Amino acid sequence: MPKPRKRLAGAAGPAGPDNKGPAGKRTKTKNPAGASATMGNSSPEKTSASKDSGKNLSNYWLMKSEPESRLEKGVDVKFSIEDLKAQPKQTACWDGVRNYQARNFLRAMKLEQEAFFYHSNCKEPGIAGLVKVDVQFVRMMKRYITLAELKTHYQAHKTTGGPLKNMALFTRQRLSVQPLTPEEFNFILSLEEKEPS
DNA sequence: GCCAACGTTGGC
DNA sequence: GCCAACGTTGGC
Repeated sequence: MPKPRKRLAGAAGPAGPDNKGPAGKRTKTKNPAGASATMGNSSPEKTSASKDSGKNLSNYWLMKSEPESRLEKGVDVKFSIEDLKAQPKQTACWDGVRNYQARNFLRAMKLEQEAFFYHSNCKEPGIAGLVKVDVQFVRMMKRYITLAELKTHYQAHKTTGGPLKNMALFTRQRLSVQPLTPEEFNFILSLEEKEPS
């Protein structure tokens, strides 16, 4: 549960030193071994282009946020896609992500890239809409794509070799900001047109 | 609300 | 640098 901090007043800048917020306890970070080590791994290392010309890690992402109220150190972490829509410019800074890997992914995101906005830790978890990366609202999904439905496909794909066979939502359970392959992204978009299965 | 999974911390 | 204790995430 990364939480977006709604401070927007003109502050376009990507989250400055703002971590005292809700998520805040991060005083000691030592680390890194894992952090940088993991970065490159999920992508087939484009040998040449590792600069940001664009084809770094991934062009598609999934970001989790909690749509239901929950207090964490006295602060409500609720931030649904409706809350995002209600922001000025329908845009919010995304900070409060503590996990190293998730933070690295966040840094790797480029402005115009698209991400699914996923509702977690709630009655009916699932993908609610599309955003692009600052994070700005793009549109609602044509229908809510539930975790249960995604899981059904994931399980089938594990045996058939379908597009969701390695989806991070299931294989990297607690990662709140995660990359999607184009195949995963497109497959999930295609579900919008179908009956919920 | 429960609790499994898993990341993080810190003693040794 | 191992690993047990602890804290967090997030489905159910």
